[in-house]
Amino acid sequence: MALQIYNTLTRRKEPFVPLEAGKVKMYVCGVTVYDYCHLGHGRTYVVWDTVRRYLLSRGYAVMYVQNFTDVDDKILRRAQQEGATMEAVAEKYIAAYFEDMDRLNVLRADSYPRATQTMPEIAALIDQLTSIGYAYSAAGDVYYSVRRFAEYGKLSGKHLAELEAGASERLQDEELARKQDPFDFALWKGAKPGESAWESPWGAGRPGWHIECSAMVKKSLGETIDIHAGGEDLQFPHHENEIAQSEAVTGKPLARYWMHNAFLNVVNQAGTEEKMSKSLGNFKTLRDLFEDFPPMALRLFLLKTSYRNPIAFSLEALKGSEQNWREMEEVLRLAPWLAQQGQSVAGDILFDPWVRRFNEAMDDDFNTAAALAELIALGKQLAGRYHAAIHGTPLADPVRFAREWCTFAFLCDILGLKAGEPEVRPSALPEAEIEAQIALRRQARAERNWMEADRIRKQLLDQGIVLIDHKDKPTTWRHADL
RNA sequence: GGCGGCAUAGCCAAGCGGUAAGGCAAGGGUCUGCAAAACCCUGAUCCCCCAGUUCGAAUCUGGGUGCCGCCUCCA
Repeated sequence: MALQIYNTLTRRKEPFVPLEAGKVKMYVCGVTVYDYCHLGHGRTYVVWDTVRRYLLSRGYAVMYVQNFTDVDDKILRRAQQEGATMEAVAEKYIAAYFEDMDRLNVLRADSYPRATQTMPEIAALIDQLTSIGYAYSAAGDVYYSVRRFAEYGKLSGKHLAELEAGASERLQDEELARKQDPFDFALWKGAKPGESAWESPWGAGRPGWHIECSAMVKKSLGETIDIHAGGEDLQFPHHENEIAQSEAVTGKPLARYWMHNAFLNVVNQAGTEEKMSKSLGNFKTLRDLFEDFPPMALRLFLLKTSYRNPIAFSLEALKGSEQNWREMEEVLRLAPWLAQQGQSVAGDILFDPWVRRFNEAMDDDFNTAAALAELIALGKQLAGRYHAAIHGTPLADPVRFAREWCTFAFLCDILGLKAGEPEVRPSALPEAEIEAQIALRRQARAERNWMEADRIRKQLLDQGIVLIDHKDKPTTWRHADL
């Protein structure tokens, strides 16, 4: 079975066929940089990063572009609050974005276009839309004439006639007076006094939100791309408007596959779920979470649910993922031990059955939850055999173990799960010293001096050395963080 | 009001017509001087409710109920 992708446009899973064989052009709507990212943002970018990684693993050359919206009302407001320029605010949160996403092991995009760096292309697009009659200017603003685009609503399944009722409630906007139709949206907003502004044929101002993506996609990837992705909230109006803008000009589909990830929800005090968002004030920033959880435990948590299902955030669930991750990381860190056993840690991987089952799960619209079940099972098996080995039962088939380990590491990498450096490598005691302490403790135990024996054990533990007693052989030890 | 989605054990979650994966937590056990670690065992007679289709449904249809998202900035 080949890769199937759920396409929002058709509301079906479809076989994935890229425009050009072997190549994938992928565009993901990025963040508006006015604040730190929370776990919900983390979910989005971990999901699309994983999609990208999987496509890469299947041999596609993936061009991955993700924008930063660095011109926006919220950034403007934040700049005023902080007494900074809009540019400074944007720079600050772009840097923070990279820090956070690096820790989640999200690969860097091939390019990160920004609105401020795409002004000529944005202006050109608006100009084209105006000249073909899909846009009109009004008092310094430029609006898109939604009713001109016959297919408007095809992505979100919304119909203008039905939207009208809701729109009537927010009519008291001066902007509305300038619109020929309440559903028209701004392509260009005339600047108010004191705002950052760019010159344009329509006067000083800044682009509307939707137009930047149309311009960036076209500039960086072309008129039709393979995958256009983002959070499900962007489906309407953002992506709908992108389609209207781009397709009106090119007459070609903007994207072949539209993909949207579901939200991360939080259980509120009333006991019901609501999305994690800044406006609701119920968010956990990634950097706060990193204080309490390994980043990879968060990544694992985010991938344990398939991307189109909502995640209910809870500490309990997160701790469960942390447990899973601890074991997986222990296994991933086995490379030195394997080398010590004389086994290759860069050897062949086993395609059957692990990779096959993993791929089957991922081929089904990137079902990371099912894929992870395989991976966790494999990890558990390896951990079990490793534990038996260090407890005295030698590996039955070291070569096979090594190959399965390589398989495990390979699959973890596809999901972007990476073992960190052991955090606390306590002042490594010389082995001779450890052995001496063990000998002292053995003596104490022989004398049934349990207090002394326990004291020595505790003392070694404080230095990061864990003792493992055995029934019929001498006590062994290992590093606590392994 | 319109559109879309979800409802599976204490928690998370897969399942897409053939008789309930997996994980976390919990309980019991083995081992131990005691620990730690590890290992073993135990779990839904049932998948929100009610009808229906079918030899057979958690999976399909219809009707309920509950919850979520979008329709306004939002990942």
